[in-house]
Amino acid sequence: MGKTRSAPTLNDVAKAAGVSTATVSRCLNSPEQVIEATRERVMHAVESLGYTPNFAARVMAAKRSFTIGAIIPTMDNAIFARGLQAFQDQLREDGYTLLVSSSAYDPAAEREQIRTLVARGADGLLLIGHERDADIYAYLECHQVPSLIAWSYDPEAQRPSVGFSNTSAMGELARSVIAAGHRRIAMISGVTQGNDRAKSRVEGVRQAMEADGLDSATLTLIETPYEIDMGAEAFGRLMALAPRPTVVMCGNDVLAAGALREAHRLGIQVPEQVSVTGFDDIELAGIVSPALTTVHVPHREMGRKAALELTAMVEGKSEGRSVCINTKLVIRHSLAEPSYCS
Amino acid sequence: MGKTRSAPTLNDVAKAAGVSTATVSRCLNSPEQVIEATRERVMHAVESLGYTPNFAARVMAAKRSFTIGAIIPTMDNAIFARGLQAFQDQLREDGYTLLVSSSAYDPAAEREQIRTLVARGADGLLLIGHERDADIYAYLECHQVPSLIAWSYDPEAQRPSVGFSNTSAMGELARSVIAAGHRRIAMISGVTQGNDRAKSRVEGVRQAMEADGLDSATLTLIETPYEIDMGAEAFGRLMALAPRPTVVMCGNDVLAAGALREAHRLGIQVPEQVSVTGFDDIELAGIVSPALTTVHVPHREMGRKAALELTAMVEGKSEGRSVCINTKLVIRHSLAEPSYCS
DNA sequence: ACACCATTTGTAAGCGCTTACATCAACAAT
DNA sequence: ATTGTTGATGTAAGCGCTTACAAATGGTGT
Repeated sequence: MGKTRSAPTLNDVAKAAGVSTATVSRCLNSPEQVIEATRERVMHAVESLGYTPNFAARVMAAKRSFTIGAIIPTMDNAIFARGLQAFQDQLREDGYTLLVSSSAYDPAAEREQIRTLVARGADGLLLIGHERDADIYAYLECHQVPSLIAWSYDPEAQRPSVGFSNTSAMGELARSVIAAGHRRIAMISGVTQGNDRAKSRVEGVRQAMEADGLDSATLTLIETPYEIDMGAEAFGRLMALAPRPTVVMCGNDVLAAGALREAHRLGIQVPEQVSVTGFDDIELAGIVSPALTTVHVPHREMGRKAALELTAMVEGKSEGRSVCINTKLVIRHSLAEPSYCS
Repeated sequence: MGKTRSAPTLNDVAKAAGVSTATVSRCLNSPEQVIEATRERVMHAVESLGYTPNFAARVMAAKRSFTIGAIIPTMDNAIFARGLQAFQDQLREDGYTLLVSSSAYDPAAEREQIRTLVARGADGLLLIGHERDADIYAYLECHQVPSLIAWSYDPEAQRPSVGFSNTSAMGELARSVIAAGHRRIAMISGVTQGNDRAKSRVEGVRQAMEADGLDSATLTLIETPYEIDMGAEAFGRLMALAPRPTVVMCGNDVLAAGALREAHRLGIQVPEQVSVTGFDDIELAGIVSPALTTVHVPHREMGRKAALELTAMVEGKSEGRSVCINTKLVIRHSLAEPSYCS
């Protein structure tokens, strides 16, 4: 007491228990190799000293960290929150820890984070979307770190991915929109530069239009970052157009929430005067009024399956299988038949 | 090519550049100590080999990780997102990396995470709220890891904190509510068990009532986890009461959003029939309709200041000062005078 | 020409842990 | 008794890096 003692090490525990460091290490990592009496003595010493293994030393010696890294584009809104939570829950169940960082949709930052995570000894990496420089994949290969792509599914890609087809999910929604009678279609997309998911969603709308005999060139498209304010601003611009689009399809629920807010501010009735759709079906979608017609993405399922697959890869039990998750249309109140009286 | 080469080490770089490992290390950590010609040669080797320092080895040798850990109660909703983002941004500016984990409001999980983060060599820790077992603080002391408390400010506490007074912030809102004429007040609080912030917010309402001559025992209080669905459910129960409260003060915006959703579902007009208030002023508060009257917490400012203070502590430049952040009432549309016709 | 200093670089000792291998004890089979 | 076998434990060599200290180098001032 009074004396500042520094943290106990394996050595201290070994001395306290009267055994070698190897035995203590074994007690902690493969207890079945140590006879009960010894183990008890060691564990007691661990307890009474309040010993916590030094992670860096452990990683260095074992070359395993039981850590998985994930790099998501943003933590700012809820798009990734739920899926990531499920991912983490499943990882924990399998004895892994998750390290998260966000790249702010910046490829250079993502590259930096990947290096950081690898340097920190991540056993595997979860990445969002397929699109990134080839040398990053080479780097991961060189460091022998398995990686899995989520939030996107592409059977053509050589990289394993757990996700859904953004094209067909958005396509399905677009077909409903068209079936409701809409012809003047506008879309507020996320920034497609370096974002294959955003690209695919636009593509989904275009394909649906063509399939129904509409000229996809008539699609009014605005690209903007995935932020509420940006969605509101873009919606305002669309409403200034003449003739106005009868429906505004948004790249995700966040943009749609912004659109709805602006509609409210402008006194434009949704869906009476203009319909609005979202994507993701995050909690927000059910809260705004009118509640959003959107595409439900089973984020928890995706997160869980991604964790399962990635740990399998890390443990050499899988070469990397791709898993396709099914999305589902959620019809709420923000989409209705168009009124061409405007 | 074809041959699987493993990741290059300091040694490889040293050989490639024809210098010792010490010189390479110095190039990376204190370049000014190395003469330009040598440095260039080394850097070139680093580049061409694609070398990334091994973090575990570095931490072990230097006993510094330039990593800050943060344990937040949840990532599930946006309560902590913005503040944490600001925290991270400021840390990055000062050359630190942030490691985040969430405890799901579970003290045992939090304790576990603290140990994990310390074992990983975190140079400092950000914790939410004051309330936790004393031995945790002892553990941190023993490992010489400075910690800072955020989202709460208590000048009495011996621990440094960066935050605001939950009691007076909520008290101010409650005074407005009372000034608007409300007498039948209900509150949907977060779970107060182990959560000093939730406790203080309830306390704030009670104090305001007493100060205005109301009996704080007449406060109808429901405690429930901070989730939208829980807020909705609690609101439903309150509306079944006779007489109905004329205002429902919620522990945060998430609960309030749930309350609003349920009001909508039940066909109860807000604020005509019942007023609702929130806390935090997250983005959600401006999106729901009616927009929430709430308490604005300057999350970004709090995050930034917390980062500044914590790094100062880590670098021995501060003993740990507490910083008080000012909150501000945001009057929107969900609060109005009561109508006692119900 | 010399000692003296500052600057640049090299040498090597750890940091705390895991694990291959060596050792040892106890017991069974011969 | 001897040998072999098995299981528990100890020994010690790293893992890749930083850094105290030593050594070498190249001026200065005298």
